[in-house]
Amino acid sequence: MNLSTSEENYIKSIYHLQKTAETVNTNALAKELNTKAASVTDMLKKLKTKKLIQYERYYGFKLNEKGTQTALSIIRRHRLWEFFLVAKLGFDWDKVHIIAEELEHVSSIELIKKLDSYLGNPKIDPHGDPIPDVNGKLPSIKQINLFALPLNKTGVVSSVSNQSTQMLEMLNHYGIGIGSLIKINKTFDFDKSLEIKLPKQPACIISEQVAKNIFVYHD
Amino acid sequence: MNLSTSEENYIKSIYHLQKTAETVNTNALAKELNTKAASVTDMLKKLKTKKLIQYERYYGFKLNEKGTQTALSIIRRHRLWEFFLVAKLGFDWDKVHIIAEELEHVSSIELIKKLDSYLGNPKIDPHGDPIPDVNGKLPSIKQINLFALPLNKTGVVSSVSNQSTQMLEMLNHYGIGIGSLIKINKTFDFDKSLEIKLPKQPACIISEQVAKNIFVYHD
DNA sequence: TATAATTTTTAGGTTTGTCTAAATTTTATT
DNA sequence: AATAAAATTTAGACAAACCTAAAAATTATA
Repeated sequence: MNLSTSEENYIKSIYHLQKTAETVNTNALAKELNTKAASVTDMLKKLKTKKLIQYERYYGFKLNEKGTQTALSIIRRHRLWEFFLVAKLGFDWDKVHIIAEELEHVSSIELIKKLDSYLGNPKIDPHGDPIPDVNGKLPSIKQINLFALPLNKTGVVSSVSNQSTQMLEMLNHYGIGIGSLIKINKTFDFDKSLEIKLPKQPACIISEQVAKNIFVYHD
Repeated sequence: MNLSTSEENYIKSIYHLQKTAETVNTNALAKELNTKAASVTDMLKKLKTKKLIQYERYYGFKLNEKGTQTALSIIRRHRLWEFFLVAKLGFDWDKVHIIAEELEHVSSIELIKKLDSYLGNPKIDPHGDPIPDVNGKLPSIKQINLFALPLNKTGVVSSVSNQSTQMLEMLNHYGIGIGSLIKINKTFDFDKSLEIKLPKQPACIISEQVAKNIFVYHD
């Protein structure tokens, strides 16, 4: 099925709105897409004829199976590109969303397949969101406190609860960012500090306080 | 200046047609873009009001300075993406054009800047075409026969004149492809064969016949 | 439950980029 | 130079995606 950029954006937005509401309404979608309710109605009719949504005049709508799979494949493309922009091109993770919004509409299947394996089949994007696999399945990944990561198990930094400048400056100093691979070498019972290790960097020690602000994914 | 995908495609096609003809005509452009002459005329009016072309009703048209710079920046994006697809994602060089046609319209300047430096500021794309720099200047690179490459000077494989399966199979065996770095260690006067060296590979010997089919860039 | 408020849809228009068919203009030919 | 051929442009339409304003349906409230 060949979809326009606009159709893809509608599908994606419906998917996101559905996460918090069983059925979506026209005004909410219009707001999400920075457009008007009338435009939404027009598009809903089109998406219905393309059998991507379930839609009853005046009674909300939702993605059907086909629509959901379509949404997941768009989200997959978006998140893989975000990962690429941060991991390979060195963008800050908070600057990549807009660019990925454009890249996600490039439709070659082969491209995404090769990009995925080039990036090492990542499971999590730079914002800490899971990347759907080729079959549209979301990986089930548990997010835990770095402090709770078992010794010598590798975790992927997913988020940082304290976003103060001081904290970010410190993380920057240690080379820790979203997506960083992190391992605990040793714990010190005396003050509960941790010796951690990141790839291509010397081991370093962080306090319990810092560790508790860092969240990681591990499987 | 923010241009639509369609406008960018027109600019790019005019640029390419101008390489072989001083002034371009409507039918040729229509053919190049797989569209109709009437559509071309419509777009020419628009490009004229945007001051990208010089255009006189019934008397052909051509890019002005602004239009030429615009074309070069689109071509720069296209060729950088082609380089990326081949060098990083492992696409065959003859499969990347269509995908790059889509990627080239993603407009972030920062993206192209970072992509360029990530790729190592390449000067030549996988088809052997020069990549315009940030200022729209085409690098001046001479393409010569591998047979004419001076001893111990490194050349970059730019094209292969004989595209037979047998030839490609042989090049593949030697690990020679578009973009390969190649150096001549020694020439044998007896049969004019050459001992060549590629990075990370043992030296090998190729015949005069093979060498004359390979073209390289060197500065 | 009747009426008010809200939500959604319809009706009719706009812009971009395309098209066909007809009308112009230029170029080629006799 | 007149006419035929070719190229180009105009005129008028169409589809996609958007808009405003008005109408219709649903939901909330007095």
